[in-house]
Amino acid sequence: MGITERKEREKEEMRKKIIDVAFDMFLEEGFEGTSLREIAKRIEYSPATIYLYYKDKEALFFDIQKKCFLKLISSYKDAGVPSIKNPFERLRAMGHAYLKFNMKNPQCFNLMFLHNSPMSEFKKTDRMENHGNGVGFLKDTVVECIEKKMIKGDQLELRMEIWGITHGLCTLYVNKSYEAAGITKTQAEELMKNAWENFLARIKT
Amino acid sequence: MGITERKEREKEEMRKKIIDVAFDMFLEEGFEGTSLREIAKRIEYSPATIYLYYKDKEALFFDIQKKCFLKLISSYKDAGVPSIKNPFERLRAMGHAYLKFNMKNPQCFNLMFLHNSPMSEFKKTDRMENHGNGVGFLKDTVVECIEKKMIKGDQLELRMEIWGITHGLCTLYVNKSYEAAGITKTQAEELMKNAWENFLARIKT
DNA sequence: GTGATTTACTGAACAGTGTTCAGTAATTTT
DNA sequence: AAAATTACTGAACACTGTTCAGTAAATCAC
Repeated sequence: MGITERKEREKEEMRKKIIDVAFDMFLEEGFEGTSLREIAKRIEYSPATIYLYYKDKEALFFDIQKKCFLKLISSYKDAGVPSIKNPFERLRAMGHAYLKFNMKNPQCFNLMFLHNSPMSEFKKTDRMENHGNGVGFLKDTVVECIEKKMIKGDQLELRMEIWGITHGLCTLYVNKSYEAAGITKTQAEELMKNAWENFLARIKT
Repeated sequence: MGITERKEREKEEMRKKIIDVAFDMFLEEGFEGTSLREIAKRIEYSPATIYLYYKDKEALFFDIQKKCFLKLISSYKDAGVPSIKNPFERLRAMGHAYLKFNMKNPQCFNLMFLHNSPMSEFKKTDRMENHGNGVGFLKDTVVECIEKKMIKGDQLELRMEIWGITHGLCTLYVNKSYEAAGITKTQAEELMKNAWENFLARIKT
């Protein structure tokens, strides 16, 4: 029977309607600044209706976070990162793509990383799921670089450094910490790219 | 007349009472998780009373943030950083002190950096005030290192890298991102120290 | 010492939040 | 046509930050 099919489709459409509005709002106003009542108003449904599709605000937010991660991943693909055969060049491209994406979408960065709720132990496994892919891909690339003797050092330490510096640069940028150093936005963007290049040049064998 | 003196003292005591309780709560529960009503209950005053001492929640939070920064600065002093004459050794010590402090006080880290409210443009200048000292001190140290040819590269780019990697490592640690890489807490702590040492060894001339 | 004034504080209210649940109206099944 | 399921909502609960009129105490002026 096509009825259950249609119902399923309608349910999915409703989910999409909620997500679309919620995505804009979370991005614009952050987690705490976004109210379910306002989301409900914009999709022209009662607030209670959202609870028929999402357990609570956190569950909805998780789907938005997921969307951000997908955007990030797709930006890697757009930059042609996965198809780069040379692992060192792939690493370079990964770093630049990461910097570029977060400079272009600072709000996404905030949603993905700057919201750690105090509770919900179970959520961690979910968040790891979101992180997981990127982590594995970086690991593989670094390991391949070491195997081909393109960089040298401990695999874990290098990953920590690479992740640390790229993520750290993004954090500084998104927090506008460069302002405290009397640096303009455009300068900061150029600096970030150079910083990553310098770092690469130094770890290269 | 000693009355105004005493009044001033009492006012200061009240402020301290509020801050002490608020500090614990903000640290434990974060900004959004902390309610002024609960703070009021703990100091045994009405919620409205807090507004006689602080304009709003943000203003109170700012003082708490300040306290965190002071703790951080004092940890630098405890580590004897300012008295290290060799600028490269000072840089090394600064990095380790920064890592150590944030590993020991992850909640402080969250309060200091992971809370940027969407509004309050004016607050930025205040936050810069909080940041200011650390920024200048790092700059001086890096410049001195370059002058004495202990490290080489562009001053701004190096500062960005240094700040980026140390801050980035802390961010990863505090967010427990290492869990996504299947690494334990103790391992991560060791890794962070090593990562910083490796970085230093590479920028050294 | 007494009355006026300033100070310190509070109870109650306002507008907002996330969340729950009984109840309703429409749709689908029997 | 009646019964059962589904989709949805209005109203309520318990919270939040914040404001403000009102009160009681401390201080000041005489």
